Amino acid sequence: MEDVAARAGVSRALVSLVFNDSPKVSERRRAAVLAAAAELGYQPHAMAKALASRTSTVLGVLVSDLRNTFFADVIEGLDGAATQAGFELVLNTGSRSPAREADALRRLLSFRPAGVVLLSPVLAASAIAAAARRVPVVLVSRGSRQPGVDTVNDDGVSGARLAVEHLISLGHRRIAHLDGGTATAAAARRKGYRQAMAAHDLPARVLPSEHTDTAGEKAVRALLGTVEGDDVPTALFAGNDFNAFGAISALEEAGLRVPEDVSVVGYDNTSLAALRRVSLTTVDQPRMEMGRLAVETLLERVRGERAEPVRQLLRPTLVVRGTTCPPSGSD
Amino acid sequence: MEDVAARAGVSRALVSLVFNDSPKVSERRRAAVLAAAAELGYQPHAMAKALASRTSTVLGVLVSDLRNTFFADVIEGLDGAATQAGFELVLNTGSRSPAREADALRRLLSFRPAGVVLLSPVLAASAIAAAARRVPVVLVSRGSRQPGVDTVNDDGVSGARLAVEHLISLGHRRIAHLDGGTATAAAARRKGYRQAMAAHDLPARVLPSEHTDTAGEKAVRALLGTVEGDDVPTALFAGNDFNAFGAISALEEAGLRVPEDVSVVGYDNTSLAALRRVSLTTVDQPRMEMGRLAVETLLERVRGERAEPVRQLLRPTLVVRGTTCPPSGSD
DNA sequence: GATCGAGATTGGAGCGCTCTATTGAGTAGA
DNA sequence: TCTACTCAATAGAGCGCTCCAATCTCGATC
Repeated sequence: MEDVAARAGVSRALVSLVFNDSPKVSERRRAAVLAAAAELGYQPHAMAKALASRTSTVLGVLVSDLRNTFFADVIEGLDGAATQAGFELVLNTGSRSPAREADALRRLLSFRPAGVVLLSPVLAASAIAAAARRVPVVLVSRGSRQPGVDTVNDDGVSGARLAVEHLISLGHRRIAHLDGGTATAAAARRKGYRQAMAAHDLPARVLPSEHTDTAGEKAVRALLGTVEGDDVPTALFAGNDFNAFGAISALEEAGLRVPEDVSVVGYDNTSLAALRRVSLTTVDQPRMEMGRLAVETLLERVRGERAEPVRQLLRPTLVVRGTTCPPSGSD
Repeated sequence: MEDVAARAGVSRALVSLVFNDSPKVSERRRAAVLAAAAELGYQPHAMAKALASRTSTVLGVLVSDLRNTFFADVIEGLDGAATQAGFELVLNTGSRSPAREADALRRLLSFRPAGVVLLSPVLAASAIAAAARRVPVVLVSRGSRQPGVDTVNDDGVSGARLAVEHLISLGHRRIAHLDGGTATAAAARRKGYRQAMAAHDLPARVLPSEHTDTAGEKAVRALLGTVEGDDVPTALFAGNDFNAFGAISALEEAGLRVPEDVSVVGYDNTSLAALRRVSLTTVDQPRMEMGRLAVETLLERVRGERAEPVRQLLRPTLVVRGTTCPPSGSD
């Protein structure tokens, strides 16, 4: 910087002004500085700048599991929004261990980020609160009633309702839900299913299962083993796509056609669902949008535009593909 | 830091030594400093440290497409190795545009990282060379003959050979390859297929296709439409898992059973392949290992242990599942 | 031509830390 | 008791930048 200033025949301070697009720099000097910088290959030092200006262009991101496509998509959204706002992402993984997450968070904070995004952390609530006292924090895919913490979540209740309403509008009446058990997202989806069924005076039927294909198979086999003809549901709302895929396998194995005999809806819109052969009707979470919104929510707080916590609940959308149709016998 | 020093009754320099685990600090002082730091909630400032020590604990990561699970897995590996070595990841995405990637790289470099990892960038070679002049660079999933640049790649040739040798050892003779066309990884896989077939004096048969399920379906339909009975391959080596999945669909549609009539091998070991219903035999790239190795390779250069470029080629492994068996009619 | 004021420019302190050289306190040997 | 060392601790400069207050420049005004 010193050298650039010397070469352009100006002071260091002026170089700083030029690189920060200050309006109070004459065109002549600006050109001279830019030229000198180009010749010398000068590039400002982000860390020195952060230190001197006491501001940070860093956003910390703590992700519990990157290998999950869900988070990868969210981070893509984070990155886009951060880049646009002039921020960089510092990324750390906690490998699903509270202790490692706490350590990762500590290291993140040592960079004095402008804010921190926590993606579905398993971290103790107290640790989150402690972080929130030092820096703005936004939580994705995990609730919180902490005062200094904003949250961004998929509205699983309305997503499930979307799926069930779709089935009902097709004419289905006997619709069962393959439950996700203890999975984080399962409770909301179950609730949405129950709400939708109740709203139409239909009996809810929740079959215990899990968010895997084998569990889906097993649950359907168990179902078919216990019910007879007219009591078999004409539609299934699965806890997620993997579960739906297992369920479809078991149905076909039992000689039932999908969707002619039984319609199936999944949740998550994984790459699996898009496969031509599978062509699964499913609920899509706006993952990148969640990332984008997380950054925007965070920056509002960073810029001091808001102090009260905000709870963002994003509307998922239904992707209708080939595993749903009206029940046989209807119209 | 000033405050901590005062509270512990020592100098600032001593606090610095304590936080850097210097051996030349008496136990008494160390304890005093640590206690004072805990009381005051002091945490060292990573950026100030970097600035003063002229060293960096940052590794820049430029990823072309995070949404691709492949990269997410690699990054997981990067993160693990980086954390272990005491480095943090600064992440940027280029969204497959050379211009945006160049900009992202520039921003990455403004943090004066100790090194940079480029994941399958579409960046111009000259831009990579320019970066390599300023900082150690390692390239993942893209070759380079630049002197200052190390590379880490999956050995697609031996991966393909692994798949084909497996089929041959099962007794297959008529093995066709569903080609990946212009996809980056396709050439190596095609080459490996050809090598393995030639090594056993078997005629190679490359069917043009692409790395998608629909392309796999189409290619198999085309194949079945042109060949008669005895000329139908008993095994297919698909360019990747999606392609294999499409191929399987088309085979079953034509009344051929997998694997009894036709064995199928994929490539990539996606989550799809592990589904119980699919249970695809496929080739697994050591993705996390690639990330880990990328960091280690980078750090060798960072520490100045090596100056000559290194070309890491990782051996993929075969995951045998349910889509391969001996051809009917054999033994 | 002197004065004023607005805009352009600059000096210098300081962000939180490290690092070199130096001082201080013991300790052992003569 | 004195010198020679060693190990522990410190002072102070400086990393690359920003930002405040101070200064300079120059056209407009009287």
